[in-house]
Amino acid sequence: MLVLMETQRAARGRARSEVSRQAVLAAATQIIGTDGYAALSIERIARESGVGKQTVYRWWPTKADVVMEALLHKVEVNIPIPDTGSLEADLRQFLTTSLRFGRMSQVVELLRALAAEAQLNPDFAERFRATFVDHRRAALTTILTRDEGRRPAPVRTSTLVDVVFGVIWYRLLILPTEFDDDLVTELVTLLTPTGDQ
Amino acid sequence: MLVLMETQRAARGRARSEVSRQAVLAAATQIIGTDGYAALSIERIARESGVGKQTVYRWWPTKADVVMEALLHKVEVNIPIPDTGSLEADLRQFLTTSLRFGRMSQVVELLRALAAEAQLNPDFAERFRATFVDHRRAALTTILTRDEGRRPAPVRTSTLVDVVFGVIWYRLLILPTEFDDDLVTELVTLLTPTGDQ
DNA sequence: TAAACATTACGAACCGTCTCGTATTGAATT
DNA sequence: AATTCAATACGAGACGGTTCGTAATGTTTA
Repeated sequence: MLVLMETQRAARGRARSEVSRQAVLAAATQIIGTDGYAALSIERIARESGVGKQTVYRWWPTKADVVMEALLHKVEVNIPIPDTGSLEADLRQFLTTSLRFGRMSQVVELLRALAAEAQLNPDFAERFRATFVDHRRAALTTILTRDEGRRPAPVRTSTLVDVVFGVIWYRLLILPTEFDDDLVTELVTLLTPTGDQ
Repeated sequence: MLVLMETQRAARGRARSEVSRQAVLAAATQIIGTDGYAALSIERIARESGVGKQTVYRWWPTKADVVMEALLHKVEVNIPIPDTGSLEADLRQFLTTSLRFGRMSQVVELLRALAAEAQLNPDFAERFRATFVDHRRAALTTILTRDEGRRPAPVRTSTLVDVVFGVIWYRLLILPTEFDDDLVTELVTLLTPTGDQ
């Protein structure tokens, strides 16, 4: 559900319209999908969702928050945390799933949009980190530290996490190249202690 | 110099004002430094540099191109390509210099601005890659392939480049953490063939 | 009856283009 | 050598258009 809290609230007056909420998220996703994030505006979200402009402003601080809420729903569906017993296998599966997610063209646009907005708006950057980035880091950290004793750790776990998400974000935001499946193997090679040491 | 070409041209008419060019770059840098990239507009660059609006539009396609020109000057000064004869030493020096550069607060703001604009404006993204990103990749690739025979390459050189710049950009754009010097050692450890294999 | 709703209007900021008169440059003409 | 001319850059600022975020209005619903 993601939203809500204020369990206390009196709930007097008219309740929030779930229909409007869904309509806003759908409209935003569709606008970005067809015309890109640059074409997204709250005016247009309101127009194309059939919702009042003030309603959007009432529930979301910025248009990027609308996008983030739309994206989070997709994340929750698509990326589980594997636990096969083998570090290599878990890592391979997590990376495969993540890269597949990062290949979905609708998703790429949303991720780019959020990263861009985070550069321009420090308040949103804070929410973005707390809500999205840390969630992803925690998942990978869980995998990497599961049998911690085994890895002699010349490299901090947090740095390994930086490497993985670094490559992913770099290729989403800076380079125009798509992910290929060899990348999974290469990353596992780099992250995994190679036998002897 | 960066500009010029058209060596052929008659050069009739008034010459471009170097004073105005410098004033524009300085004003842009200063606005971003104090109020952030979100506050940057061509109107304001013109106003605060004491330059006509049309003059800015004449020489730069977008405000991001102004920022990129300002940044490139800093890069050329600060990051040489080392050649000590040792892969490890070259790598260590390159990373140290690059991270030091990426710690300069003025620089961080400019890099963030360029990355953000590249997400929003595909035309600029093209110029950004061709002018800045590829330049940096080429430098690191030179180092990594200098004694190519020695590395058996279970991992493509281009992927290693992705890892390095991935971590750097990730920590500039997504995370709020600063670079520490241990990161250099860790990256060298990950990128360098560990003795036996 | 209170709060969310859709609608509409508003001022502020910035965009990109345009025009004005002036300044600077090289080439052509005296 | 002195003058004129054409080309181009310059600062200044007006222009119509767009989007922003907020506010005011009456309507609908729990």
